[in-house]
Amino acid sequence: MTTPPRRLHPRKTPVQARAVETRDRILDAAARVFGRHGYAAGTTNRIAEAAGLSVGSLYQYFPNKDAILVELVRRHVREGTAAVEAALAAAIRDDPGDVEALLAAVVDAAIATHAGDPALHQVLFEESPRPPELLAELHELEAAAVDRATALLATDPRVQVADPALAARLVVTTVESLVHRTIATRAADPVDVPTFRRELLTLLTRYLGLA
Amino acid sequence: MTTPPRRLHPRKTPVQARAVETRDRILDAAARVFGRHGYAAGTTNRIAEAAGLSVGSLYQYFPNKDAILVELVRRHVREGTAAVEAALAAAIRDDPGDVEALLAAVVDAAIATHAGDPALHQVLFEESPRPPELLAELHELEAAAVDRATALLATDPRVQVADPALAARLVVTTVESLVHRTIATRAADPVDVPTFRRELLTLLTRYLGLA
Amino acid sequence: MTTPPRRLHPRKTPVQARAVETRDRILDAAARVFGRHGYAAGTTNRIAEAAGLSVGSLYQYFPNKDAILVELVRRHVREGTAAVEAALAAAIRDDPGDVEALLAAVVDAAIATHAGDPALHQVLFEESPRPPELLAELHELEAAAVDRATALLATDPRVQVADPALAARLVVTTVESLVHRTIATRAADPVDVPTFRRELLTLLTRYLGLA
Amino acid sequence: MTTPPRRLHPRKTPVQARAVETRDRILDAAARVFGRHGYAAGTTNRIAEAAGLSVGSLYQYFPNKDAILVELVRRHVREGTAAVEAALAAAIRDDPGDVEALLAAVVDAAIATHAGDPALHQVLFEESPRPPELLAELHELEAAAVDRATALLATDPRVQVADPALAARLVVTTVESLVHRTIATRAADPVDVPTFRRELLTLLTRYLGLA
DNA sequence: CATGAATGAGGGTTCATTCAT
DNA sequence: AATGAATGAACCCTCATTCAT
Repeated sequence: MTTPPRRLHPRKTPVQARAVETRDRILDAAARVFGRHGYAAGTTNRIAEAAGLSVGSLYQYFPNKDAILVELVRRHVREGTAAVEAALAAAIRDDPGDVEALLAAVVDAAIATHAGDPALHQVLFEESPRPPELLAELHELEAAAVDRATALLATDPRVQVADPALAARLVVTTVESLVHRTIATRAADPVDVPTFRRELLTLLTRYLGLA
Repeated sequence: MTTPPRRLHPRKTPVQARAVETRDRILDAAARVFGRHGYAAGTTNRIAEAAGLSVGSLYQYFPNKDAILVELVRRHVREGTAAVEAALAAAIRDDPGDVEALLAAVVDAAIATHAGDPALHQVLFEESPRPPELLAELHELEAAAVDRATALLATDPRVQVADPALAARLVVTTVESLVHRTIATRAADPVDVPTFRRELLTLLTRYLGLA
Repeated sequence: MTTPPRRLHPRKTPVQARAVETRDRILDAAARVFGRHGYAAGTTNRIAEAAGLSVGSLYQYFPNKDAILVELVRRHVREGTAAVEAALAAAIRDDPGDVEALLAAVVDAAIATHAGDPALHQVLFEESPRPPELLAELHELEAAAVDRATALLATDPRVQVADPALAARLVVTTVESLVHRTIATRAADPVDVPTFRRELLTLLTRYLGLA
Repeated sequence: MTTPPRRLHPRKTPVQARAVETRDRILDAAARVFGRHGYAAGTTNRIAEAAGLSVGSLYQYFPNKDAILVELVRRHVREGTAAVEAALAAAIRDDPGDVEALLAAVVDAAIATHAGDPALHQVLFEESPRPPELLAELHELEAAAVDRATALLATDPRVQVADPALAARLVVTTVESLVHRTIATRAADPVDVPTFRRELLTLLTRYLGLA
């Protein structure tokens, strides 16, 4: 067993139910505080207060401020991935060959994930410092998503693209980017979400030669 | 007690040539410093030093740190817009009816703008705090771009979309988002730019019913 | 408002064997931790962990961190004194009138005491705060040592000093200081211990008119 | 010109008279604060206050707390060395061959140096963390002192020691240790300084075979 | 008695901003 | 105008100590 690279990992692997709960309370508080104040102004004292703890306690669960952020990102991504996977599984169960339905499921899951707390999303994925370690993780996750998409596109013979892996990559990136941009970024003149959803699906299906 | 109204406008509208020059020197320095160190670590002292003057002098040109950032964003956007406009003008001069060529011109201009200083771009548009005032400006600019695109799409009868304004919006957003994402964000496994360019154009033309 | 009288005495006079054992375990742990990390970085939590118990338990045996240090110093000094006394007793048994042999015995005991854990010694007698109470104790012990030395020097008619008590004091101080300095302090160019020992004895015997 | 190893060096090499003065004010304040409160409790805020500055200013002259200490040690040692050198020079001018006089001069200078601020001395040379860099410097200075002493001892044919270099080392160490111990350490039953001085010289001269 | 989570005062340090020169 | 020393609020984090379980 090797020592974890320290520094960005939770200080204690919570085994007791109480500890797990406290950790989550801290993360929830951090989500609120970061969402409201941004990363820089989201001070550890504020987070502790929001969590109903003292700073000292907070630092018993996380070695430093960045570690909280990293864990928040991880949790967020884990939940997002799970949501997409679940939606995908359901769609495949309904009709395995219907790529349009799969796309719709993925887009809906992505929208749902972003809609939860747009401000937090913004902080987590744009404003905050992302240590290389975390970036690597995120890139790996994205690569996995692209692989998954490549495989799924291959199941529908109607899909007409020169390079399926490249197309998959563009699809994943487009969904992520546009949904993020549209939902997370507070626009002055926000689009109607259902309209945006429909148009994004149109874009994707036309790109893939499905329409 | 209300927060004092933050001044984000340059302290002096420079009329003398030397003042303009100094202002630009500060902005250039800020671009370098922010690009290299990020927003938080890009201290005003460092910027002043990089600009070859004292902090005191810097504060004679900008009321606070954020104002420098805002001005930098404005300058960047202005230059980007100009580049796109120029590219567009050239393409129209070549063949006014060729929407594919227009799209290509716009995409190329966008890529060029982002490629200039990816790190700075990242800082400017992701990491840094953007005051509402600036956000409003950016949204306005984007709205103008969408209007422009709507008009251009209307010139080509082949374009087949249900709602031209909506399609224009998606096109603008897609180009911006994907180019930013692909060029500015340092990915682990970066795509080849020409390949990306070609595929993005494929996506756009298919979406618009041009292919 | 006066400072509350710090308690430096152990919280419980241990009567039960197990308690004594625990106390010693704590002191051993503290010796290791202080020796390795220094006083400031030798936290009570670290000591407790090294002793294999909880901080809470540690505080049942010692009222505060300083009390641990004080007890450690006491123990150390007690052991050192005992070692010197034993060496002295043995030397006297061999040849009661041989002051050179007595000096050698004392020097050897001093060296042995310091050599045990130089780092700890350093922490105990240099780096750490010594409350006045403890200082008084140490001074008393030193006074006793000087008295003892005075008596011993009187047994040898060859000893030629103007003021025996003063000479005794200088001898005690010299042995302590030089041995500490030479052994405990990690010098860049450390002397060979046997060589140092021989030279120190030369210094002492010449000073006392024995050589 | 290589970049200095940072971290322990003064932040700005003071060129302006005002800056030099401020630096010295900080060092004087630090001497007072460390002498009174010890190293750990000698906070940078307290030092700044004692110097009549803000913490921020203090940090414009020293990169961190340790650097202040290091500079204080350097200053102290520099002054001590200078005092010894001056005393030595005067004694040599008087009578170059009189080793007793040289020893007396050195001992007097050492006593004077320590007597200045015993508490500070204690903090500087015992309680405080000494970074390796500083230790190396101190060791080098000591080596130089030993060399100097070796040379001086060689000038008097009456000096009878087996190994002059070793004897020189012991002489230097003894003077330093005993003077430090006797003057800097607040003893319960302090020796009379002139008496101590006389006896220390007796010890040294007898050791060297001069008496 | 033991535990270890919780506390929170306090420490070192940074940096946007001001203002005397 | 320009300078850069000075400011001080605010930040992140530690650790001796307590107390509910």
